[in-house]
Amino acid sequence: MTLVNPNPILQSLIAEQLVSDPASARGRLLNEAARLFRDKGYERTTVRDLAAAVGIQSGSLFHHFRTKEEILKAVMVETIRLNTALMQAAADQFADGKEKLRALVRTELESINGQTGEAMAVLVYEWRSLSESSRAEVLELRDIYEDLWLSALRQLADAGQLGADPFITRRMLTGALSWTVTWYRPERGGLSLDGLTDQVMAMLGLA
Amino acid sequence: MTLVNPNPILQSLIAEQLVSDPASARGRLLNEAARLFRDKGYERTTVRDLAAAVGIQSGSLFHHFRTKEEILKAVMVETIRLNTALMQAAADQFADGKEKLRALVRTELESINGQTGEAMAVLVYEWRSLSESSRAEVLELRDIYEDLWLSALRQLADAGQLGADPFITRRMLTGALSWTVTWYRPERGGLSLDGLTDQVMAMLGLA
DNA sequence: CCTACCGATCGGTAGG
DNA sequence: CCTACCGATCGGTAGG
Repeated sequence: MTLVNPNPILQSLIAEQLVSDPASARGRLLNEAARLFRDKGYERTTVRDLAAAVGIQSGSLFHHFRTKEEILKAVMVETIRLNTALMQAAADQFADGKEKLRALVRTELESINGQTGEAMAVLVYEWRSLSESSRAEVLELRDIYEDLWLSALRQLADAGQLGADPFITRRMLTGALSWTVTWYRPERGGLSLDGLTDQVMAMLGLA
Repeated sequence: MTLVNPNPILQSLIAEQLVSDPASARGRLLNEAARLFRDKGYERTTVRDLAAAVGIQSGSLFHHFRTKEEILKAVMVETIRLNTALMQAAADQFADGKEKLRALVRTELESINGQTGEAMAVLVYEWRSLSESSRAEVLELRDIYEDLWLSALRQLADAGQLGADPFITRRMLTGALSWTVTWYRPERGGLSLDGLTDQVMAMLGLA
């Protein structure tokens, strides 16, 4: 099951200049940065690592970005823009609260572990590496993203289908889903993304 | 509700030399290190930060530890030893699976957010900062800790009370509970530790 | 536990 | 986008 084809969504975001074209120099750098930040962490990733990943010299990075932290911010901003659009599209496919939540869980799991986005985990784990001034900007975008979750969870709560408070449930899910990046290895066989989504829903008593 | 008084447990671990006396130079350093690693992260914490926190010069640190990473390892080892003992004591108070799980959740939440231990979050979030050779040692201790969880979760699963797979459920809980360190602020009023525990149980359909 | 210091590496710059 | 390089800071050491 693929709920949403990310490509047309990505294309329209690129057209609106909300997300960098992955084929552009900036886009390639941000994608490599996302991968490195996710795998090694922001602090452990050096500007020389970043430059090497796209095949340029470290000094040349600063033609595109003024600071290393600006790269982190750009990764976060573009990641959340893309994922908000993907989540919106996923949720819009369903009216039923349970199905809506399932679509959100599945889409976030895909963003955290998959190729598309690839940096949802960065957004969660590298928050404290972001400067105070950058945080405000990312927080605004994040609120829109979180509202998608909260409205689905509130819908379920109003229908008496949710065991715990919607806000708390979302926070628990943020931790639980992002943590999958440390252990979920679909390529080793075992649980598929749909199977993992089923487990999350079953855990919430929404199987 | 306080399930377990940690003091006698801590005292006996100190007596067995499994955990450093918090009054000793080593113990004070490890406690400060745990706090700094939790708040700023291992990479962002410098040996000068660590030294300043206990009021010595940075060079003097290396009289107690050969490397900075050895400090991280010691924090992790002692934290997991203490918390395994606390979790064991908490679980042993109950025979019923649901009550056992509740005691585990509550104790882990206290370790992550409270004063006792204070470094459970370090164990979760700084894993990749640990050297390959240190990991093996910590992993062995971690397996014992995880077995406490798995036996309680299996007990519930066998009784048909658990929605999802015990292993998956534990992994979800690891992420969900450790993530509370980023948002749970009991001192600002609102949810108590017991209230938060209730929410976790309710989320799992075990209210 | 301190003083004094090290080599390496870091993020970032200047000029082309 | 490269070459050449910087000041600052890092983890860690030597000798007392």
